[in-house]
Amino acid sequence: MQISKGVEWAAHAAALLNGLPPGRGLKAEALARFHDVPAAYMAKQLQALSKAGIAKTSRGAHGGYRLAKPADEITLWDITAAVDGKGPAFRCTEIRQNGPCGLKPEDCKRPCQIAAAFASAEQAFRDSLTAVSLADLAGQVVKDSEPDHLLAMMNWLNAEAEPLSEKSA
Amino acid sequence: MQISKGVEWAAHAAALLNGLPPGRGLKAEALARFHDVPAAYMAKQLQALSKAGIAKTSRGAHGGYRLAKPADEITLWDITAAVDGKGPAFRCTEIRQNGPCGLKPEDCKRPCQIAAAFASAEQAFRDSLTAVSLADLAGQVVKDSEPDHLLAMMNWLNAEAEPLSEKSA
DNA sequence: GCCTGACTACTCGGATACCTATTGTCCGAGTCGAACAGG
DNA sequence: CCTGTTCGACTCGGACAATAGGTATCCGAGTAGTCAGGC
Repeated sequence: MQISKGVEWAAHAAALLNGLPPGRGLKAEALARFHDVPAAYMAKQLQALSKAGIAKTSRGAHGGYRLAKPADEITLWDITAAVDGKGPAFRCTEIRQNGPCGLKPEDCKRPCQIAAAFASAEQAFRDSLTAVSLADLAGQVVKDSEPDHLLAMMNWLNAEAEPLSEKSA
Repeated sequence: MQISKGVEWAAHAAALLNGLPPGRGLKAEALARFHDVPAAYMAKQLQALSKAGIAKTSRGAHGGYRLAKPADEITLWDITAAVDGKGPAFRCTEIRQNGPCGLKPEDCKRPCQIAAAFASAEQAFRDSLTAVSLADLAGQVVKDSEPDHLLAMMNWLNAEAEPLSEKSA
C-alpha cells in the first residue's frame, strides 16, 4: 500500500499557498523551486488540485495559483483524493464467485465480509484525514517554527508572490 | 493508493484454511484452484503468510499449509501486513528541509505535521483491520451463506484436505 | 520376514521475467500586457 | 494625447517517455513415502 509522492508535494504546496497574502498568487515554477522538486511534475499535482476545485489558476502573463476556498474548508483528504484518486485501496474482485465452490451472483446480496472490513478501515482513514484542515496545519506550523524561519518565509513569499489577474479557472 | 491484489487472495485463503478439520492441510495448488487464481502467485502469498507466522507449512509429499494459530488470534491486519508490508503508506521525504527556506535538520525536532496527520490516519486504518479476526469472518460467512453452499464447501474440503505430516516450518 | 538404504515423486521456497501504474518530461493552447500605429 | 489593434512573452494544460513496484512464472531445495536388496 503506497500513497503517491505527489500527495506530499501537493499538501506542502497548498500549505504554502495558504500563507500568501490575499490577492497574490504563485506560479508552479516558484512552488517547485521553494520545495526543490521538478517543476513539471509539481505542475501536474497543481493541475489536480485545480481540477478538484481546491486551487484556482490564472493563465497567461502574471498567472499562477492560489487557493479557491478558505483554508478551513480544505482538508487533507480533499488533497489526497484530488491527487491520488478517490478509488478504494482494496479492490474486491469477488473471487468468492470463482472456482468449484463459487457462489452464484444471486447469492451475493451481502457484500464480501473481507471487502466490507477493508471498506470500513478505509472509511476510518478518510475520516481521520478529513478532520485535518489546511488551517489546522498552518496553525501548528506557526506554533512549532522558529521566529526567524517564519520571517524568512514571509520575505520569500513577498518577493515571489505576484498579484495575479482576477480571471481564473 | 492501492492494496496488492495478493492481500485479497491471502485473506480468502486464510479463511478457507480456517475451515478445514484439525490436522488436515491444503496444498498451494488446491487453494489456488479453489479460488481460480494462478497457482504460482498464490503460492507466493502463502509464503508470505508462512514467514509472518500465520500459516505453517509442511514440505515434501503430503505437504501443504495450515493455520499456525487459532483463528481468533489472526487479524486482517496481520494478513495485510504479511503480504503488503508494514511500511507506512505515506512516505515523508522531509521536503520542508529543501529549497531556499528549508529548515535546518536541527530545527526539525517536531515531526512534519502533514506526515503526522497521515500517520494518525494510517493508525486508524490499522486499528480497524486489527479489530477483525479470521474467526469473526468465519462466523459472518456461515451466517450469510446458503446451507447447500456450506455443504458443498465441506465436501470439497473433505475431498481435498489431506492429513499432513507433523513436521512444519 | 524384517531391517536398511537409496530412489522417486511430490511440495515448498526463492530467484527470475513481464506488465501496469507511478514518476518525470515535453510541447502546444490560451491569456495577458505592452508596444505601435492611427485618429 | 488617446484609443484600438497587433504582436510577443509568459503560464497553464494535457499528451508523451522512463522507471519502479506489483504481477506472474519457473526451476531448484527439501521431505516423505516406496521399493529393492541384504541379513
